[in-house]
Amino acid sequence: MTVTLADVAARAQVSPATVSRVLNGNYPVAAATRERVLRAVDELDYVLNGPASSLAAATSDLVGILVNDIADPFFGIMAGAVQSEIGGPGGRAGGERLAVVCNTGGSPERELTYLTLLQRQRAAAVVITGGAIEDAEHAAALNAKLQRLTDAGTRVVLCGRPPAPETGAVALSFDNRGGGRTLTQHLLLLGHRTIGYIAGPEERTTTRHRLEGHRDALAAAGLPNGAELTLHGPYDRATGHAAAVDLLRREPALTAIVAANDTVALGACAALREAGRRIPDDVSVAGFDDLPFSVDAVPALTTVRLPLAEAAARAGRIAMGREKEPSGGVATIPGELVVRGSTGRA
Amino acid sequence: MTVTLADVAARAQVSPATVSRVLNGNYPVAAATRERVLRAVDELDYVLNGPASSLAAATSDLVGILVNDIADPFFGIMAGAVQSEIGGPGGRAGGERLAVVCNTGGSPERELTYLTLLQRQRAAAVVITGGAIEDAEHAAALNAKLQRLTDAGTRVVLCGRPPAPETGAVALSFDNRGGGRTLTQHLLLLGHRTIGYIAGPEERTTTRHRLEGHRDALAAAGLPNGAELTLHGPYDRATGHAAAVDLLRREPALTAIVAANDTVALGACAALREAGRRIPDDVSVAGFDDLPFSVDAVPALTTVRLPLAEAAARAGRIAMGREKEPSGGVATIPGELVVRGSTGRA
DNA sequence: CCCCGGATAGAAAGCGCTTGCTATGGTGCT
DNA sequence: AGCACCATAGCAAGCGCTTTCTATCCGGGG
Repeated sequence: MTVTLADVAARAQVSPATVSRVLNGNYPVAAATRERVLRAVDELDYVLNGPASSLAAATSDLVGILVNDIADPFFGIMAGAVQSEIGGPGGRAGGERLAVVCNTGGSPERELTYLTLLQRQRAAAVVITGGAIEDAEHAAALNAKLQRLTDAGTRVVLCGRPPAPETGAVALSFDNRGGGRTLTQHLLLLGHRTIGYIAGPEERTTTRHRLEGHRDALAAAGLPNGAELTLHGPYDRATGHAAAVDLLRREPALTAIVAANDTVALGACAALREAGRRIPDDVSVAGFDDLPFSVDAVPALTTVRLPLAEAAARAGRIAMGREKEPSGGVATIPGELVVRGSTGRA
Repeated sequence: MTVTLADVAARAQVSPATVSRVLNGNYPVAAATRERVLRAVDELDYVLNGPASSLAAATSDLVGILVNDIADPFFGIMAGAVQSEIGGPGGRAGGERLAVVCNTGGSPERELTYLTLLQRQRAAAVVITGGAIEDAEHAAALNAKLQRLTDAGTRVVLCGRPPAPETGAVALSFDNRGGGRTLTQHLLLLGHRTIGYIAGPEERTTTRHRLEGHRDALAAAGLPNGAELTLHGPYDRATGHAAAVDLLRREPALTAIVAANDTVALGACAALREAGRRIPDDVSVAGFDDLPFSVDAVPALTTVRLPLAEAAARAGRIAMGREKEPSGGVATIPGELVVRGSTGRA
């Protein structure tokens, strides 16, 4: 029915072994023979059987990319960058690899399940993006899984997530804490003293680090940590909108709002506008990440730029073994304060 | 080294066949035996070898999703919706499937290469999103490939792309032409007569259909087709910005701009603002797609909403055989005009 | 009391490919 | 000429799993 290696071999009058070697190109084959084989492949429209090949060779060309939400540009950008580096079609690298983008929805269970699925497929490498969940039990299970993956020869790179010590996984972390601190310092410098903070989902490292940075800055200025002006929620526009409304109710005198990320900040801006507050004249707003649409917001959003594409590309190269891993297997990538129109003097 | 089925069998004191049956659950196994097997699986931390399994069973649980640009929310939303339906971890369906999101970058070659890769993996199904390229040669090659995939039992669903007749692929198309017509009609109704049009990349069905809709509306109103006020470019903000600048130079008196999609529209808005034109007082702007950020733009964007998530979810269900395909294998999904603040009277 | 059939479990034959080892010619040296 | 050696090509043994066919054990009906 379907064409197999043996069919090609028969047609080219060589042994299956030779066909395999032509296709894999890792063994000397006379030019004339190669020619003949390739012609046969073409004539028969032969397509290699991936599973059979992976089974025999005990490796596969699948690379997993775990993201929290593929519909969120934050992850989309990273996924795209990883993929462009792993040498899929059109990538700059050699062999053709298939990127498997897995949407965990931020759920720890799915994260684990996907890793098992990738382990099952004997994935060549795995890149995990996004912050980790701060739950000891899950962390232990995850680390055990990472350990098993690296033991089995799968390269694991964490991108935008804290290191997982002793697991053999390389980590490229964003300096969320430093970014958060810088951002709030900027606001303090503008004279703001009553600052609302819309944090991300609880129990996530990213959320905690950004919030800690915020409080570091507050503390350094001798201000209270503003816990009563801190709200939590998912990284979406609705959260920003609802939280801003709430914040305004709790503290009508606030002059600035820091959001967990740009999407949330935009939601907050909408709520402020609806409440009749001008930005930044009445209330300053700041985001985080510098997603592509942030520069086009009105007013343009002050934020902390994270080099998502660069970091993810680097993660991809490390996963492919095309770039040496950072010393200690861990690197911290700084964010950069980008001041635009959404923040002004208090 | 690694644990195999045979190891589990030995430990559970049964044959490998029995273990396989317990794991696949498609053959009666006594409860006590199953128990014993599952315990052994657990104790040994056994993970099925995917390639071996796929080889023996001649099927795999991979599902391919082809997108033009994973960093673009338009595709991210569709990819996420498909994935949630194919029954990956957390999905509502049964067996665990791995979604493979492939980034073609809009390149025909990569599209073909990815399809070959998926064919190689014996993918269970493939969902292809985004418009097609209008090149006879490529179309022929693509159709041949689709044909081969469906012949091999891979279900193929096109989502947001015109049908590929005779290939066995199901198509869920967006009514881009109708949407484009409605949008321009709206502008005409507001009294606009000089309308700039920033179209998508040339040679793509989506671009052509939206543009045709625009011209349909113009023609119906007895107006010239405005070819000299039509510019082409990729679906990104830079295109919108540059094109708007250009349009303003060519025709300072224009009162409206229709953009190929919302991202482009936002870029155009930025350019207009920089040029000192107020929206919509001086110039009205309209987009297409109704991406999540469009409602938060200032002013909020008038656009044509495409039910991306719904359509993609349906495509996913059809790909999984959980929903019957539309009659004739083709369905057209309408867009919906959403009037917001960015358009007003001329 | 024996035979038949349902319910389980096992044996074994692949699935299509890779790769270590072996076989076979030529080549270049001595 | 004779021999050692490369360069190629083929053989054949798996890789770990699925699945068909067969074997076994039981209980019940004749």
